[in-house]
Parts: sequence; C-alpha cells; structure tokens
Amino acid sequence: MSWSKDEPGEREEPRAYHHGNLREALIHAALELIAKKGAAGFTFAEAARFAGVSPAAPYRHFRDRDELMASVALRGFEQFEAALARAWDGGRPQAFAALDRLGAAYLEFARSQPAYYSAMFEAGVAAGANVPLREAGERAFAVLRAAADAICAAAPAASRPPSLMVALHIWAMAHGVASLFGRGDGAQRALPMSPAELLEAQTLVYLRGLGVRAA
Amino acid sequence: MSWSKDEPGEREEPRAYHHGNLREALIHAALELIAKKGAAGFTFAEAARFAGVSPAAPYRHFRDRDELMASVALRGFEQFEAALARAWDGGRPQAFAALDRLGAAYLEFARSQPAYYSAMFEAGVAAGANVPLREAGERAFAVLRAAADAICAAAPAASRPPSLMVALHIWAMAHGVASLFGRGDGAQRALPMSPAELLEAQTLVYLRGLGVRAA
DNA sequence: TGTACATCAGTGAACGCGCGTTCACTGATGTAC
DNA sequence: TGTACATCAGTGAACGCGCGTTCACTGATGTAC
Repeated sequence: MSWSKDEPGEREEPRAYHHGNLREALIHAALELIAKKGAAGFTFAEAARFAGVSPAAPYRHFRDRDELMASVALRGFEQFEAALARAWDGGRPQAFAALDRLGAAYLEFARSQPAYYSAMFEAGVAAGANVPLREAGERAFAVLRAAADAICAAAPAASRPPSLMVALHIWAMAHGVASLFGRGDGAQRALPMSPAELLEAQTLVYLRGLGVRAA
Repeated sequence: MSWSKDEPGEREEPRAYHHGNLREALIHAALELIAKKGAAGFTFAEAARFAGVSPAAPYRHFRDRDELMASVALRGFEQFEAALARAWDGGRPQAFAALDRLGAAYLEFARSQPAYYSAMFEAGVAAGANVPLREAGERAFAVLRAAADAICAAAPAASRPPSLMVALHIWAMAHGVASLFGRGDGAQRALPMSPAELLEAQTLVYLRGLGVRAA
C-alpha cells in the first residue's frame, strides 16, 4: 500500500499504532474520509477515531487539521510526480506517444485518487507558505516541463514556442479535462466521449497548431 | 448590486429584511462568507448572523446549507451565462476576436467572482439531482457551444471537427487556466505571463491546429 | 371603508452533539553505566 | 547482562464553543366580506 511506503519492513497489518506509524495511519485515515465525504467534511477528531486512537493523539504528529491536510497534499504530489514520470518515461520511445501516456496518466490519477487530487488542488492548502509542499508541486510540474521541452525540440528553430508556455498549456488542458469531467467522485458531467479521448484529441489539435505534428 | 437584481424597486439599503428579501440577503451573505473563508468554511448559522437575523430564520427559505449553496451556484451560473453571452455577442463582428473576448470573460469571472466560481465548480453541489441548477449550467455551456459552432463553420467541410468536442475543449482550456492560475483568492501560482495571455496563446495554437486560422 | 381573521416571516430560547484543545497520566521503548 | 532513569507516544477525562435544528410564539401583511 502506497501510504505506508516509508515503513520499509512493514508487513504485518495489525501491528499496533504505538510504534511510530500513527502519522501514516492518520494520513491514510484522512484520505479515506476525504474520498468518502469530500475535502470539507473531514475532521481531526474523525481521523483519530478512524485510526482507532484517542482524539488527543494526532496532536503528537500534526499541529492541526491544516497541517494534516498539507501532509496529504504533499504525499499526493509525490505520488503524482511518480505516476507522471512513469508514464512519460523520458519520452521513450517517441515523444508524442509518451505525451499521450502522460495525459492519460494525469487523468487516471485524478480519477483513481480523488482524495489526493482534492487535497492537492482544491482544499485551499496555501502552497506558498509551505516550502516542502511547493517544492513537491514543482517536481511534479517538472515532468510536464520535460515533456514540453521534448515537444518544442521537434519544432523548427525559427518558430519554436517557449517550452514553459507549452508546459503550462499541457497542464491547463489536463487539469481542465480532469476537473470538469474526470473526477472519480461522481461530480462528473455527461459526455459523448471518455475524458481520455477528449484530452487526447485536444492534445493532438494543439500539437498540430504548434506545427510539430502533421495535420 | 447584482445579487438584488430580482428586487426591481429596491433602492433604500436599510429596508428591513422582514419584507421578503431575506432569501436574497442570505445568498448575499453566503457569497461574502465563501469569498472570505472558502466554500468549506461557511455555516448556515453564520449566514443568518451576517444577515442580521435569528438562526432559525433561514429555515423559512432553505431546507439546509446545501440548498442555500445550490442557490448560490444557480445564481452564479446565471451571472456566468450573462457575462459569457455579453462577451461573445453572437460572434460579432468576427468569430475569432469574439472567441478571445469569450475566453477573457471566462477568466475575468473566475477572478472577480471566486465565491460564485467555488459554488459552481468546487463546492460539490450535486448538479445531477438539481434540475434548475443543471439547466442553468447547460445554458452557460450553450454559449461556448455557439462559439464552437461558429469556429467549426470556418473549417473546410472535409475536415470539420465535431463542434461539441470543440466546445468541450474550449471549456477545458478556460477552466484549466482559470482554476490553476486565475483565481482571485490568492490560491494562484507564479507565472511568467498573465492568465489571459496564457489562455489567448493557447486558444490561438488550438485554432491553428483545427486549421481554421493561418499559422 | 372598516372589521375579523388567516397567513406568514422572523423571534428567541432551548436542546443535544461533535469538534478542537488541554491536561495530568501511564506504560512501553531507548539509553547510560 | 542488568538495573535506573529519561524519553516519548498515546490515554481518557474534561472543557467551552458553535452548529444544526425544534418549538411555541408574535406581530406585521394580506384577504374576505
């Protein structure tokens, strides 16, 4: 289970929370509760109850609910970065195909991990104040940036667009499709095609517009 | 003030809430509170207090907090539709220029009305169950759809893309840029260009990709 | 026009509840010698 | 290896608070005749 990845030897599940894994258990509890009732409807006390621990225990690990939420978001960005990097895979064997995988992975993350996605983008966690969180977000964005670099490199030097702009465009398209149509929590709207198809078609049109792919 | 537009003769501000405008006052209060503390951090009781009324009074107008939130979202979609329609203006005098105005109006709404935008897209109001709300959302989307129709009409019939798909793409681009970079509530990220410039450039590339605009 | 009555929006007091937070505590784990 | 002590994670009881919700009520507005 991904949420216990920091406990290397962690094998037996029912090992008591007394031994340093309450922090992980609370993050896990927060994820479950966010998935079930939305980012708004989850409380510190409830997370403690879910983890099978007294309401005072969380204070040993998090100052307050916001700090717990920020830790969830941080963990989310780490998983997100890993998922995107895995899909992009250095742009091998071919940048355009890899970009399609990247978009699909973006949507798949939003769909299968709505709790992480909420914590990362909607819970109003002030990323500016939280340095590790901001850096984790930047590392995730760096994957999109690398993809944009590879795409731009395919453009003739004379009409090569700024790769940062292209990265932001890719991000906006993926995030737009994901948050409007691709959430796993039932907030989606009816569509004549799947979110993945919609994004793939959009990306194709966009790349044509950049002049890096044949019309 | 837009929130009292349904009270035609409404001029003097301090007219008591006894006379049928408490409903409006509560929607207004909800907007203020959402703008100040986010969609999550606003309560029924607080809205009543803000409107200067006893905590039991709101029950005369809304079943619960969710119904009030849905009314805010509904009002938001109405304002949104009006703003988009005003910008699009039937695609006059020229569809491409009108589309740029449309995108700018989309961003401007998200920036200047973050409370409405939250209620409409982030507060988890189940649009499926609420018919008037869903219809208001569809009316707003119809403006994007009309714009997509005009854009597609400019494409040669042989390679004309489905206009519904184009409408969804336009929506995703605008929503993506708006929610990542263009919110008025400080949740934005640092950028080398304004959200409006970013979206305009993105739209231009996209239209080129459709083959409806010269490279 | 005036009187009697119905309607209806808002009152204010009350309730149970769960949350956030604190506190002195306990018992297990880790460390010094 | 064994004993004494420090550390530290979690306990459980307690608190004040604001929220959601209900209730019988009141006083203003609207309606019938």
